[in-house]
Amino acid sequence: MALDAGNERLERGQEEAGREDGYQVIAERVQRVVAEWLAEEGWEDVPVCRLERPAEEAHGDYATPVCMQMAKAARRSPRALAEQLRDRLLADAGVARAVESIEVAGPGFLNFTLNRAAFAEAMCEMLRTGDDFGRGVSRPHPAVNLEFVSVNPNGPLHVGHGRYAAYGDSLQRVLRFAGMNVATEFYINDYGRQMDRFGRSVAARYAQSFGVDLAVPEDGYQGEYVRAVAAGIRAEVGERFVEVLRFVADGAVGATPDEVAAASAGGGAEVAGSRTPGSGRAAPPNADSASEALVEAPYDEEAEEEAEVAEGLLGEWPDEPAVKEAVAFFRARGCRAMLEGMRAELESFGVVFDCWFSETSLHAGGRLERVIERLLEMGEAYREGDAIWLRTTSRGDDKDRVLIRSNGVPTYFAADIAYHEDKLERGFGHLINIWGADHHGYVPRMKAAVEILSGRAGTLEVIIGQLVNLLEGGALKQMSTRRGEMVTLSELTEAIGVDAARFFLISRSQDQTLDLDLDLARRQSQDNPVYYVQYAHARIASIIRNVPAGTEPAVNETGRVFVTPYERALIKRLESFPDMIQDAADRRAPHRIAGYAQELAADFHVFYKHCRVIGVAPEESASRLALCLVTKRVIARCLDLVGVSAPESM
RNA sequence: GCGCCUGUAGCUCAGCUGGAUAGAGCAACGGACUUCUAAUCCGUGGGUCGCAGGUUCGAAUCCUGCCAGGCGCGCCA
Repeated sequence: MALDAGNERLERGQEEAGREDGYQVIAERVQRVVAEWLAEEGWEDVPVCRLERPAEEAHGDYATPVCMQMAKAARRSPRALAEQLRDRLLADAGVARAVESIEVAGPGFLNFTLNRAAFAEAMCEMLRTGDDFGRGVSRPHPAVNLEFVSVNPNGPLHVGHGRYAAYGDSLQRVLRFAGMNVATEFYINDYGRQMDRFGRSVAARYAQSFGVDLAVPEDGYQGEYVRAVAAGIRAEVGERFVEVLRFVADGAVGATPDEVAAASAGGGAEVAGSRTPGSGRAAPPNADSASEALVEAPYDEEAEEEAEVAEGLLGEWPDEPAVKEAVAFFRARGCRAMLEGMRAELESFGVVFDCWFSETSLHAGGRLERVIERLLEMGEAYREGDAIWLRTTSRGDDKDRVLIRSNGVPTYFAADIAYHEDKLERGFGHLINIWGADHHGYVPRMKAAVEILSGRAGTLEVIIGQLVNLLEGGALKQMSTRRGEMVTLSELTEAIGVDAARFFLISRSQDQTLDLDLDLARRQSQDNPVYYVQYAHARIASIIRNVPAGTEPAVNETGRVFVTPYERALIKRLESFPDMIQDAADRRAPHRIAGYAQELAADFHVFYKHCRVIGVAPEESASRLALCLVTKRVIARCLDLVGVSAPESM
């Protein structure tokens, strides 16, 4: 995990959610009995007793290693302690009622085997809870803002962005299901030199479509998609900007050799300065405030058109008011077009943001000046030379960071501070940002800034996701938005489908770099484990369709049900679902849900092979139908949490 | 040089806030469809968990050092 050390964890959402299933009851009873015993004997330094679910079936349904941990304090052998603890536990009515046997095993483990009634009871409970099974209980906690994807709107989304979209969206779903109040946010990096270059690139393509010989700037965006953007604008405004751009084209032709050389040297050096492929900066979400506003108007177009960056807007183009106006226009329209494309693409990918927040709006609204003024008044920012700095070293950063450059232009960092101040003022008490690994050097200063703004450490949590490598024929290929070299998210989803793509992207820990070979993915898409899980769901749906009228899911706790190991294995897996959810939420690890879903599907397929639901004794049929029903709900829930559909038939 | 992430089966990866004989999928090989969907199931082979120390009753997991790969260390974004 790449969660920051020292990050303040949100309170566990559901520890005492009042669960009545076997695990919870036994775990609590065992803990109590052990605690009493320890107090009686005066043994100290014994860790809290944990009840585990052994991987090995021979080790029972639950197990605890606590006797080995007690051995030192007790100065007795673990097995002797285990014998004694077993007797104490069997004397406890709550434990005795649910347990078939308790055995001392191995070096001193205590293994619990549940009786039939306990399984039936667990099943009843899960059936009764319905669709809410596994849902965490909401308890007081700060509103959480989850920011992810957050890219420059100057190119299509590529698979790297897709990975962050899949991860962030799934995390959001998991956190909500675990009981937290979460809002998602997309920070639009629509300000700065990259966007200026993009604006000129769109303008050039527009001019070219009229036969004007105006090249896309060397430091601009060469991708074919820019032509489409330009065509869209042409359809809207016709010839309105042709003359201005023809003027630019003629001017460029007339440039002196020195000017051309200087321009291309500058352009070449900036390649590394553009946002690295695969990077994603995430922004925090918003509780229940209106979030559609920015979807309607992703940013203030007027402000955007007026936002002239002193340097860079025009590049080597002539500095004339009409040219400036044109570039600002193309930048704004191009940005809007890209954003609309992204929003649509993300939506078809199953990712919908609560809020789209424009960086430009921070500059236009005076928000940035205000926060810097505030920081100066607080004494956290200071002037040195012609620049203004933030004292981030007071909160763990390596060096202080510039907010306003000597030339008066604010840094990206300054805008980000204003943005995070805005999130805090909107009422979010906990901010989670998902960033690409190429931004991890930015973490300390941002955490320092948020600590200064919020007055406490731990308000900002940054999750670093590793990058996606693009492979072609086994060889690594560098992605570049500027050069238009990438595998786009839509290429991936067209090749293998949304479900397979999301499952593929979410199945790996975000801590792991991901190699993607599109040809390989296409060839192997039929092997995608997502179909294995979905097939289990469809099979259950089929059973339910075929059940004769009159058969209802029911569990007779005293009856002869769940006698096969296949049923028991399935029940145990289902019973562990709430703990798995809590774990996935706590550790920000939605990939665990994909893994769990596969295990659950496997348990079901085995059950299916050995246990008939239809055509057996009524009581057995009813109990197995109940088992199917709960399994179906949990599979559907898992699939939903990773953003994948749960088909009724395949 | 410093910091973060990673190194587990032929391949892709789980497991990492310490537990029992290290798992899954794919690939290879051999079986199972007159029964609720064979996109399934059953079986076989496959490992110095990068290396070396340390802590512990117990280490893939924690600590230290080393090796290898990725990313980062701007008055860039």
